[in-house]
Amino acid sequence: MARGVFDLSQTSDVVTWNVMMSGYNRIKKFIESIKLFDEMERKGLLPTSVTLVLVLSACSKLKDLDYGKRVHMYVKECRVEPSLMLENALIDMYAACGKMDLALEIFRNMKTRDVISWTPIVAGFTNVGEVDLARKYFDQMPERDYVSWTAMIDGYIRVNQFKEALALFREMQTSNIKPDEFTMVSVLTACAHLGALELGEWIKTYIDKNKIKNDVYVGNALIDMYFKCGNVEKAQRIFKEMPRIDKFTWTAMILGLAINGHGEEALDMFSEMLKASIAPDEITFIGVLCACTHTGMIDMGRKFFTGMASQHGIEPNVAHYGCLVDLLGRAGHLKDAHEVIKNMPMKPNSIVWSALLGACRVHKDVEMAEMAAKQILELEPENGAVYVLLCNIYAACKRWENLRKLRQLMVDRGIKKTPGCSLIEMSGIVHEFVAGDQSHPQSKEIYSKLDEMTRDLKFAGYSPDTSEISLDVGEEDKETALNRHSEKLAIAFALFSSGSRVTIRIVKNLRMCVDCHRVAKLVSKIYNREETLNLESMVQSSFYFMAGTRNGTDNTSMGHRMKSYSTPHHQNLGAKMKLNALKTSDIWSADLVHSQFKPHRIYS
DNA sequence: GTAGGGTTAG
Repeated sequence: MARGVFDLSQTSDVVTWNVMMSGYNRIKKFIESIKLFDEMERKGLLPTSVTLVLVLSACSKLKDLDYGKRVHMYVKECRVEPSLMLENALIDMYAACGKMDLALEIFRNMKTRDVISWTPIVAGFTNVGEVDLARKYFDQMPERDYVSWTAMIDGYIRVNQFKEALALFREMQTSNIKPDEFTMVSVLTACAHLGALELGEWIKTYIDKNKIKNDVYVGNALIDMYFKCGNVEKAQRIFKEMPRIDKFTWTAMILGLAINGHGEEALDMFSEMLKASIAPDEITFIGVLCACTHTGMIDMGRKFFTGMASQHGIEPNVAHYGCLVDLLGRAGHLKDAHEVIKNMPMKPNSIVWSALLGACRVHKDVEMAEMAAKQILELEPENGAVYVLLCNIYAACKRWENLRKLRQLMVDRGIKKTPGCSLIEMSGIVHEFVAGDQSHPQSKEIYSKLDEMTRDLKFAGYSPDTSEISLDVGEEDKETALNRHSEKLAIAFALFSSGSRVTIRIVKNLRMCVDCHRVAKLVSKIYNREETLNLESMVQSSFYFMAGTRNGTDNTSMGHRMKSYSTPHHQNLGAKMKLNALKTSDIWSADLVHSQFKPHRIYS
């Protein structure tokens, strides 16, 4: 390369400079490209349209708006013929820098547009969080290729609309557009968040069968997907088989092991990462702290926290403080956790306070809970979850008067609670339940299975833990309310509709209640004893959200498997959700490329 | 010699 630069200084052949710049872009040395452009200007060399496209591409990647504008000025002043390619490059540059108004100005004034003019507009809007606008342009596109589809799918993922992302992937399949490795990464990410293991496995097969480039990004996404779906073994297998790994791979491994309750293995991974001379980043430390929290290693966690800055030169950010609060709080060190918040160098955000509030709930500290809740509501007055959590704590501590007042306050302020819902993938169809749900066509069977389950549980010594039911009513009514929780409906549904050796995997949007957690544990236990033959394997790996409890840590570590993600409000489910009924086996049936989906209803 | 999309937490 040095030789190339030397030669360049001798030549005034612009094409040679272009080749050089293109080479820098390809190896992602965008700053070098810009330097070359500077040098050309100094030498008075006249850049061609290609030169400008290349330097704009570099500006776009670097999000260097100022330099991009300078190049744009140059285009205007020197009256370079605005080719389609050059205009596309300008759109891309402005869109990448978040200047959608400027991007659109060029877009609207174009005489002809191709698919590359549209895609940066779509991607640009998703980058600034305007996913609906992005979709508007996406729908208007006269033609779409795999890049445009992937950009839109990825847009949904950025705003946590994973089900919409999968629905769009399904549409892409039916539109005969072949996905590539970029698409696969996006879809796997959505699977990870939804706990959709079946679809994730299908994607893995698809990649293998269609010879899609299995690069390090794909490997990392697979690892993440398997871990988030609770399948530790398969995640580890992918890790072992990857020919090339990077710091994201290590981070995914550390975090994945941590959230599945393998805290010590996670820390072993961290040591190996350091041994391999891969520098950890701030996210890696999230995983490390998470591992300590899940395994109850308080002192270890503190040590890593202080070591971040002193040994690795990474200043803890607000998220790390959140982890530290979580670590101390879960272990019952509420005062220490509070001290951490009081002394942290930046303003605590609602997540930090929520960690403390969650700990107050576990350890039933009403006063501190009230204080934490107040702090959160100052930051986020619309945070309905806080009210609910505080209600739970009042109920658990039998503070009925406080509870009554708080409920009134919720009504007065028009607080809407996010409905808790449980999601379960069964034969490739995603079923969704809310508390007391009777809309499922097999509702009758579900409730009778639920009764049967409760009988079995009681026989095994279970008594419902009604402490978190925030109704000031008789115990019997509380039990009924408990019994209708969405996760129990999902469990009952899973028990009668899946084969005996099938793992039950449930994803929730909110933190699970204490009682449901106990029921989940007991169900696997008693069905294990009574039906060893049929249910053994299910019990071994079932209720993946309980993986953390298998290692001896108890319910303090749960809630972590309950991945929070945004669920569309139930009122809007209808049309959107219908697309979400991905029937994996149907996709599978054809040659794994373009097959038709049967329409399925989603029950909300 | 030429443009667009990708991974990690709470």
